[in-house]
Amino acid sequence: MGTTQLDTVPEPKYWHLKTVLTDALDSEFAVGEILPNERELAARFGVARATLRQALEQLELEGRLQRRRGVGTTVAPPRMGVAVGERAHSWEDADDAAWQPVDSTETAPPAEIARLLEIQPGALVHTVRRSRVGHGQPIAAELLYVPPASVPGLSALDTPPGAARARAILRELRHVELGGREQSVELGSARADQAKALDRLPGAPVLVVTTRYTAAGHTIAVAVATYRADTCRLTFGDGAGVELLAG
Amino acid sequence: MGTTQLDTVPEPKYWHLKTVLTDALDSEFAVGEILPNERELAARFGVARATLRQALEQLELEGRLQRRRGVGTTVAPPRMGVAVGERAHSWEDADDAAWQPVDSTETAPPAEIARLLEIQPGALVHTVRRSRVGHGQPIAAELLYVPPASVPGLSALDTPPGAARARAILRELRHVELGGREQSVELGSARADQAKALDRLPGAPVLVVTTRYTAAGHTIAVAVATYRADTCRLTFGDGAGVELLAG
DNA sequence: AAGTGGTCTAGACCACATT
DNA sequence: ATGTGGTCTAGACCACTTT
Repeated sequence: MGTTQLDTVPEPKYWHLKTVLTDALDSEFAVGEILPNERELAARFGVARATLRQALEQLELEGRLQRRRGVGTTVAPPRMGVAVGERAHSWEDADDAAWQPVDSTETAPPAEIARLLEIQPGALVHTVRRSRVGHGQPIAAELLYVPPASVPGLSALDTPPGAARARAILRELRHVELGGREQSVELGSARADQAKALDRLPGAPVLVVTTRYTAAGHTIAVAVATYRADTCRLTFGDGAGVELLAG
Repeated sequence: MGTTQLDTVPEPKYWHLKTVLTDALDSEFAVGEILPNERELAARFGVARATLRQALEQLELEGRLQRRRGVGTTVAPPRMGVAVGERAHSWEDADDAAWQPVDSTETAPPAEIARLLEIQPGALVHTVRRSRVGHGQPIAAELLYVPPASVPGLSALDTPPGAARARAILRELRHVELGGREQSVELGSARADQAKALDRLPGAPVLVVTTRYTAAGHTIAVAVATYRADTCRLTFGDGAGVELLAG
């Protein structure tokens, strides 16, 4: 008696812990500040380290914390708004610094992509790798699949695979008149190569944006972009006043 | 000697486990099939249950598995495509069965929402709760915030709070001419109430879609919809041929 | 060398659904 | 009553960054 007896439906410890930490982050910590290490936090709250970590994991998933091995846990800034539903997402703004071409190869795309491209499974396509940066941080890694038929002006032999070829392909694509675009967003986890590009550990949560570009009723390219889910909020605008949600 | 010595960069066990399980799911299991329980799987792979669970967690995050307490782990069907960027997402299709009005109250919205609505913090707005169902499963829970000024035709006293009021508000909104819409998508975790509506445990990963509806340059409503991240792929279409990505 | 977060173990008990 | 996944513990060791 005398103890609070409200746990008729006992809340998991890590869940309660998360609430407490959220409040603390709102009131007592500034962005960028370093939290006490996990062992000390666990001791302070009287729980096992694994339990404390379960709470931290959720907070990182929600973009409130950033954890780096060997360094520590810091308070994350609010997520940045990233436009993905605009022409700006396309290759038409190759001049601005949002997307950085990395390299280009000729490969057979995954079966799922081949289906979207309406080509034979196993057929070769240009595969352009691009990376996107924001606030000095890597934001997204993209693979752009372009069937040779979509860039007839490109003479593959002119430029060797690599960044130069990537730029050439994007340049050619700018000559194609876009008909439409459809996109989808789903949750995924970063593969090893993506994780490295995004400066995260493998398995980190990512938002996978698949874009299908069409012209004259045909699919001319498919892009699969993986955005860091912890730091990004994807914005889709009508074109009028995107500032508010873009934060 | 004689053992495979390729772990110069030793892959974490749970990561390797995930790969093995993914392959097994692709080749040896059918959708809906029940996996062996966690204790047996852990024993079979020679790892602790916690390690096995780390792999299962990731697979569930990727939508490959579905775990239900007291029941077991089953192979999940491919994610369903859910249209969110269409007029179909709005109240203009109140006739079809996608969205189900639940109830309606008059509350002060969170500060963030008040900012988007361009109203005073603490001011009361109509708050309509809707739920969305697909394939016989709960898909999303939405809170729609509507300032009284946006529905001048509504006499609040006519209908008591509840489902009837919710329908009345949606009906009134259909009279407003929409100017534009902007949306954002980010990763979140389900609060207790949302989790219940989505038939998941608290903390389950969700895709939070925030929509700001405007008319004549002003914000007339803001919707915050939380979609089950494990079962849904959100689709944004141009209006032409959404079938492919919508899967 | 020291300190951090990441991985892993071998248990225990609890909440929930089914039988 | 049984069996399932969910929570929690108290350790240990590893990978990485910084000093």
